Amino acid sequence: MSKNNGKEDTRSRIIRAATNLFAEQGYQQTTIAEIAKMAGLAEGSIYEHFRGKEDLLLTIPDEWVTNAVEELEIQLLGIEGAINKLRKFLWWYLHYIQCEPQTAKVVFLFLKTNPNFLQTDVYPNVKTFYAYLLRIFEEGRDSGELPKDLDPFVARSIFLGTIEHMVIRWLIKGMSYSLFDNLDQTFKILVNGMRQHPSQT
Amino acid sequence: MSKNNGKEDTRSRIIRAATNLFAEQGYQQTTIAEIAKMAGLAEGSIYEHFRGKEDLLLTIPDEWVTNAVEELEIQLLGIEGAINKLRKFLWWYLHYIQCEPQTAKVVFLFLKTNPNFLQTDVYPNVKTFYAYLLRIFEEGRDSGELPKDLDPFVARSIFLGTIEHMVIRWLIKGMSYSLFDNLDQTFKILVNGMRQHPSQT
Amino acid sequence: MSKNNGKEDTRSRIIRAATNLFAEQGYQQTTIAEIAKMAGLAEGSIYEHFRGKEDLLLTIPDEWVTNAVEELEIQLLGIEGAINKLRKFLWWYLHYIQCEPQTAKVVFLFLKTNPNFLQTDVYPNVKTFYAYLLRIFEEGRDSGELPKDLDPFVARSIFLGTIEHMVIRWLIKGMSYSLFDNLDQTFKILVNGMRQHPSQT
Amino acid sequence: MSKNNGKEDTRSRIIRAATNLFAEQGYQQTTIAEIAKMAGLAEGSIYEHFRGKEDLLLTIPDEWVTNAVEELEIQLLGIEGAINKLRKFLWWYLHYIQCEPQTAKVVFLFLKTNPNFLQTDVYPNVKTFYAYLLRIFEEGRDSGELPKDLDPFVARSIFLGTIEHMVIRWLIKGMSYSLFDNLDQTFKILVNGMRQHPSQT
DNA sequence: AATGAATGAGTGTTCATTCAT
DNA sequence: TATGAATGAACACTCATTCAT
Repeated sequence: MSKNNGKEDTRSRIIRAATNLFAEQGYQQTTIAEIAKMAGLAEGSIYEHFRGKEDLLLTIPDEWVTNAVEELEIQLLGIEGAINKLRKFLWWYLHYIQCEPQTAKVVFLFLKTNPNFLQTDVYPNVKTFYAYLLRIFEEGRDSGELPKDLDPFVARSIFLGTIEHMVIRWLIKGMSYSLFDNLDQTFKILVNGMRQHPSQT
Repeated sequence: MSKNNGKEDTRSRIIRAATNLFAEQGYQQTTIAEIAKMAGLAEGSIYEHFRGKEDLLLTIPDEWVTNAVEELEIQLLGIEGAINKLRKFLWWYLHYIQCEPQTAKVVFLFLKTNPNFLQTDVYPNVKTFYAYLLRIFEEGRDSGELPKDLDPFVARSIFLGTIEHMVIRWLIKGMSYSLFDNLDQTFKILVNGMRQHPSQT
Repeated sequence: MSKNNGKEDTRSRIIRAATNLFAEQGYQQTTIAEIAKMAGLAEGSIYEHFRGKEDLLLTIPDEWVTNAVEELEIQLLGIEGAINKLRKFLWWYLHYIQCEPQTAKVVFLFLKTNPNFLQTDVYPNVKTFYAYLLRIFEEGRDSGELPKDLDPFVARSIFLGTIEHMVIRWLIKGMSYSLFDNLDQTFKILVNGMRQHPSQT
Repeated sequence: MSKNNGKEDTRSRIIRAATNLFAEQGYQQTTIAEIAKMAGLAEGSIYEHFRGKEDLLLTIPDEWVTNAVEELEIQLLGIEGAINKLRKFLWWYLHYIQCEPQTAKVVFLFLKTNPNFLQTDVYPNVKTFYAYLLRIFEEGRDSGELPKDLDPFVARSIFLGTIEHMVIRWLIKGMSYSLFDNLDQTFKILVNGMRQHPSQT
C-alpha cells in the first residue's frame, strides 16, 4: 500500500496481468508473451522481476495469503464462542475470496496441483491460516461448546472440505452466482449435523 | 469377448500406462513417447486407439466411473434408512478409490481442472453417480429421518466436499496412510454436527 | 561405405551440412535451423539423430578420426626407419587434412577450444593417433637413427606444433594455397634437428 | 597521468575482469552482467568505455602486445648471434606469457578464432612482433650462422608452431606445470635443425 | 561518468501429431 | 494394426545493448 513506488508498480502490474491470464486460460495455456503484453512490457522485462513462469505462478498467492492471515486475526477479535467464530470465519473467508476471484481461481485451481507449492515461502502462511481454524475447534472442545471427543483435525477437514467444494464449484461455474447462496443452510448443517434431532422441530 | 485379447488388450495397456504416468508425473509432464514406451508400442500406434493425448486423459475415468455407478447400485441394495445408506456410500466410495489410487489421482487432480471434462461422455455418469447421493438425502428428508428443511444439494455439497478434501489430501501426501483413519469421527460429525447437543453425552 | 542405408544417409547428411556451416560461419553463428535447411530436413528432425547442437559438433570428428587411425596404420606398413616414417606421416597427414578441409577446420578451430571435447568418445582415438608418432620417435631413438638422449615427447611436440601451425595458418588464410608448399624445407629442418649428427656425441 | 586514477582505473578494472572471466569460462559463456559485477560497475557503465562485448575482447591484447614489442626490443639489445637471440626470444617469450597467463589464455584460445582479430589495431603490432623473429633468421642466414638456403618463413613457422603448441597444451592442462620444463631439449632440437652443420654444404 | 530498468530479437529445444510403408 | 522417421509450430528464456535520469 505504502510501497507504491515505480518499481513496485511494475512488479504488481506483472502479477495482476499473470493472475488474470492464468485465471482465464489456465497456467499452461498462458504464454510469457501474453503476460508481458498485458502488463505493457517487453517479454524480457518479466525476467527482471521473476525467475521464470513458474516463479510467477508461485508468487501470486504471496500478498493475498499474507494479507488473509493479518485480516483474519483482526476479524476474529472480540468474537466470543467457537461457533460464533466459525460463522465469522466462514462468512469472512468467502467474502475475501469473492473480493479477488481471479487470485482465488489461480490458487484453488492451479496452485494446489503444483508440486512445488509445498516448498514455497507462502506455504507456511497457509498453514498458519489453517491453524487458526484448528485453534477454534480446540477452544470449543475445551470450553464445552463443542463435544469433548471432537477431533479438531477431523472437524477442520469437514469445514475446509465444504468450503473448498463450494468455492471450486463456484469458480468452475464462472462465478455466476453468489457464494453466499445457501450459506445459512450450510453452516447450520455443519454445526447441527444432518440428523433430525429430537430437540429440533 | 473374443476381441478381449488382441485389440482390447492393447487399448487397456495404453490406458494403464497413461494412468500411471499421469498420476506420477502429471498430465503436462508426461509425453506420448513415454506412454508408448511403457505400453510397449511405437509412438504412432497410440493414435490408432486414441485421437490424441487429451482424448487419452479424458478416457481414463470411463471404465472406472461406469463401474462405480454399477457397483454403487448393488452396494446400496437392501440398505434401509438414509443414514445407513450414507454410511455405506462413504465406506464403499473410499474403498473403491483406495483400490485404484492411480486412477483416482488422475481423476481428482488432473481431470477436474480440465475444462473439456464437462463435455465428456463420462460426465453424465458422474452426474448419475452423484445423483444417488442426492436421492438418499431426499429420501431421508421425506421419511423424517433427516430434517424436513434439509436442502439435499447443500447436504450433498458438504458430504462430497468432505470426501474430496480427504481424498486429495491423502493423494498429495503420497497415500502414505489409510483413508479410513478417523472415518468414524468424520461420519459422526457429518451426521450429528459439531455442536454439543443436550441429548448427547 | 556399406552402411549407405536410408537412415544412415540422413544422419550423414546432417553431419555434412553442419560441418560445412560450422566451417564457414563458426559454431556459435550457425543455427539449427540453417543446418536443418541445408540438410533438407525440418528443424525438429535434427533432434531425432542428435541430442543437440553441441552433440552434433562433438560428433563431427568421429568418423574422420577413426578413419585416420586406420589409414595411418596402413600407410606406415612397410616403411623402414624412423625418419622415413616421419616423412610419410607428415605427407600423409597433410594430404588427409587437405582431402576434407571443412572437417579439418571444425576440428582445428572450434573443437580444441571446446572443454567437453576431452570427455568425448573420439578423444581416445586422438590419443591413439598421436601415440603412433611417439612410438616412431622411440623407435628411432632406440635404433640409433635418432639421438640417444632424444625426448620423444619433446620431439613430438615440435612435430605436431609445426604441423598445427601450418594447418591453422592455411585454414585461416582461406586454404588459398597448397599445404605442401615449402614442405620439403620444413621437413628438412625438423629432421636435421632431431637427427643424430656425426659431429655430436 | 593525473587521469590515471578515475577514468583509466575503471577501464583497466573492466579489462581485468573481462580477461579473468573470459579465461575461466570462455568468451561466449561470459556475460556483460558478470563482467560489470566483477568490475564493481553497473551493466550499462561498460558501454561508457567499450563499444560492446567484442570490442572488449579485441582490446584485451592491446597493452599486452604493445608492451611485448617494446620489451622484446630491449631484451634483444646486446645479444650477439642468431642462435643466442633465438634462445633469448624463446626464454623471454615464455616468461612473458607465464607472467600473465589469463591474458595469454584469452589471446591463444579465443582471439585467434575470432575473424575480426585480423582487422584489429593490435594486429599490426603482432606482425611487428613476429617480424623480429623473421629478421633474426635472415640475419643468421646472411651471417653464415644458419644455412644459406634456410627459408626464414619456414624456420619461423617451426619456431612459433612449437611455442604455440607448448603454450596451448600448458593452458589447457590448467597451467599445472612450468612452461620451462624440457625447454632445453626443445631448443636444442630446434636449433640443431636450423643450424649450419659442418657435414652439410 | 554512472546507473539499471527496459528492451526485443534471437534460438535451442520439445513434443503432439502425421503418414508412407 | 503397427511402425517410427519426419514434422513444424510453439515457447521459455538469454543477454547484449540502449537511454532517460
